[in-house]
Parts: sequence; C-alpha cells; structure tokens
Amino acid sequence: MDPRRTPGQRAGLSREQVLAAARDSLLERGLSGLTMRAVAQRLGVAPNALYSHVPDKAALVEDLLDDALGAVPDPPADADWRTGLRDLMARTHAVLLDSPDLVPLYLGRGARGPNARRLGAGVLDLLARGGVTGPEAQEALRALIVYTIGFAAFEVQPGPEDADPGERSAGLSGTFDRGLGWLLAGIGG
Amino acid sequence: MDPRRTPGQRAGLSREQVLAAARDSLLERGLSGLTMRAVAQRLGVAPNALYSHVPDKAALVEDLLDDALGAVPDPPADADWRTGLRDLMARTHAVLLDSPDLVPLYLGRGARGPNARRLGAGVLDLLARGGVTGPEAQEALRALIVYTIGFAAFEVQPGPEDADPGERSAGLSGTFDRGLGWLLAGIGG
DNA sequence: ACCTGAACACCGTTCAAGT
DNA sequence: ACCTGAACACCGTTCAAGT
Repeated sequence: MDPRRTPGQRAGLSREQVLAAARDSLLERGLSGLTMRAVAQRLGVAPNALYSHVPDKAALVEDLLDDALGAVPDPPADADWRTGLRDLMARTHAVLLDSPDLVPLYLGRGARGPNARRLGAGVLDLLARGGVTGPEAQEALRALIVYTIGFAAFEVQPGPEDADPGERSAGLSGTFDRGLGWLLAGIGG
Repeated sequence: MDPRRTPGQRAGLSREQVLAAARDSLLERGLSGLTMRAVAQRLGVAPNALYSHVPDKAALVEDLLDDALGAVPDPPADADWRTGLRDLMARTHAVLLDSPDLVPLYLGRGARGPNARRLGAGVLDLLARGGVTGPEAQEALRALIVYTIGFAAFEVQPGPEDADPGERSAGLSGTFDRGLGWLLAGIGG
C-alpha cells in the first residue's frame, strides 16, 4: 500500500501488531469493517502481507476472542464459592460488553483458547468448593457460560429504537444479575 | 442465468419461492453458502432478480429466522405453568437444532418477527399463570430466551473432534433440561 | 522469512434497458 | 412490475518474484 516499499523490503510487522490493528479496525468500523484489507491498510502494507503473521482471518478472529477474555481476572482464592461465581460471571459479562462486536462470535464459534480454558477451570474450581463436581459440574459450567454470553449477546443487539441505549443497558444489567442468581440458587441444589 | 430468457421476459418468481430456495441453499451449503447469487442460480434467474422480491439479504435472513420459529407450537392452555414453560422451551430448543446454521444468527441480530412475538407472548402468559408479572416477568422471559438460544448455539458449535457428534449431542440435551429446571426453580421464587 | 504486485474466484448491490 | 446484462466496489486468498 505504501508506495515507499518495493518487493524486497520488509515492514517489520509482528503478529501482535496485526492483532492490535485488527482490534482498532473492529473498534472504529465494527465487525463488517474488520477485513484483512482494512487491517493491512491500517498497517501500511499490502493485504497479503498479513499472511506472513496469521494463517487466515478465522485464526485472527479466534485470537481476538481469546485475548479479550484475558481482561477477566481470576477469582480470589478465599471467596465463598457462590459469591465467587457471581462475581466471576459478572466480570466476564462486563468484559464481553467492552467488545460488543465480538460477542455474537463467542457463541458462533466458541472460545477455546488459553484464557477461555483458564476461566472454565476457575468456574469448576469454585463449583468444587461448593461440593458440585463431576458431570453436574460440567452441566453447571455450561449453563453459566451459556447464560453469560447469551445475555451479553442479547444486550448488544441493535434492538428497536424506543429508548436511548444507556437507559436500556442499565435496565438489562440488573436483569443479568437476577437471572444469574436464579441459576446459582438452582445449582446449589 | 438461464439463457432462454431475454431482458423482457419474467420467470414468475414469488417471495415464497425465494425464501424456499434460500432454505435449500442453507441446508445444502451451510451459512457460508447462503449467497444471493447461489439462491438466484438455484431459481434459474440472474442474481439481481431477487431484489424484485426481497429488499436485501438482511431482510431475507430475517424472514428465514422468524419462519423457522413457526414450527414451535403454542403451549396447551390448560397446562401447569411450570411444565408448560419447560415444554415450550424444550420445543423451541428442538426447533432451533433443526436449523443449526441459523442458531448463531438469533443472538446476533435477534428475532423480532411475528413468530418471535407469538412465542414471547406465550411465555409471558405462562409466567402470569404462575403469578410472575410485570418487570420480573420480563426478566424471566429474557433469561429463558437467552438460556434456550444460547444453549442451542453452544450445542451447534463444531467443537473439538474427540467424541462422535451423536453421543455428544445426546449428553448435551440432558444438560439443557437440567439447567432449564434450575432456571425455572429460581423463577418460581 | 517477509513483503509486493498481480491475479483468481468470489461477494452484495445498483443502474439502465427491455417487455 | 419483473427480469437481464453489465458494471461497481468490494471481499479472502494464492502465486510468483524480489531481497
């Protein structure tokens, strides 16, 4: 793209820079604006230059998804298991809302990266502290994930243009916590 | 596409035929194979011919989403509200699994068509029978929707290739019902 | 190994013209 | 009103070539 570089010269790109440019693209142009060509343009390179650092677009998006989950902290080791779960899922929910455009993708392709596994392990650990183990713990984990991501996806939708988005989001956040409470009460037995 | 028709002649297309062709495309080629051009080719018309029957691709997909929900029956009027809800959500869940490729889209853009509204009204009616009304009913409705669609989305994901898909799906169906039970128990109070 | 240039095989959508 | 032909402005990805 930049006419100053001829075929032999390199731009000094790194995988991290590619991911960062992808995040910026997503933030400024939304999901439909996240294209290989846009990311390349932002970096001042030819579109196909990205393929030296990322296998393809799917892999790039997958990294974006897992990286976003890195912002969710581990639960404190001494917390009550129930409040620990409530807190962990609420924080996950908040992090998801920070990247609204990514949310629908979590349920579409799932997150299987290291951060997703770390979070899953954290949930299972808290459940075990509450005496929930084995298959029931797996079921509870799935229900909590589904509810948290699903709710965020619901929240992030355009929605009918009746109320202003701020007020609407505020009402929904309260709902998230309440439904989560229902779920946790049920899991407890 | 068909060389037998020249610019003046018409193919006798209807909106219904376009939607049906889109469903076939989705079934045979998956979501990535659902393109305006593929639908047109299936109907033997030029790609832009579709725009006489559908505003754009987004509208077409929206109709596909709501139409699929038409397969969910209304709950019987005399059922106990709790088992009625359990049944209605389970049927919705089953219908969602019948169109796996559409599932991620329900959370991405939401369903706001007549069938989606009918289902929502059905849920609210059952909740009212259980004494759950007002804002709490809205919260319960949202939790049930989120859980049902979210779970289906989770189920439909490719997943790691460890077990065969049949066995995996069977285990997950049981989990759906259990988490739903937790939720309903919580909603009951 | 990393990058450019050019190309391939696609997309959704629009516009003008024909009946 | 409904359709075709042609085009526009895009996509992701591959391939050959340059250093």
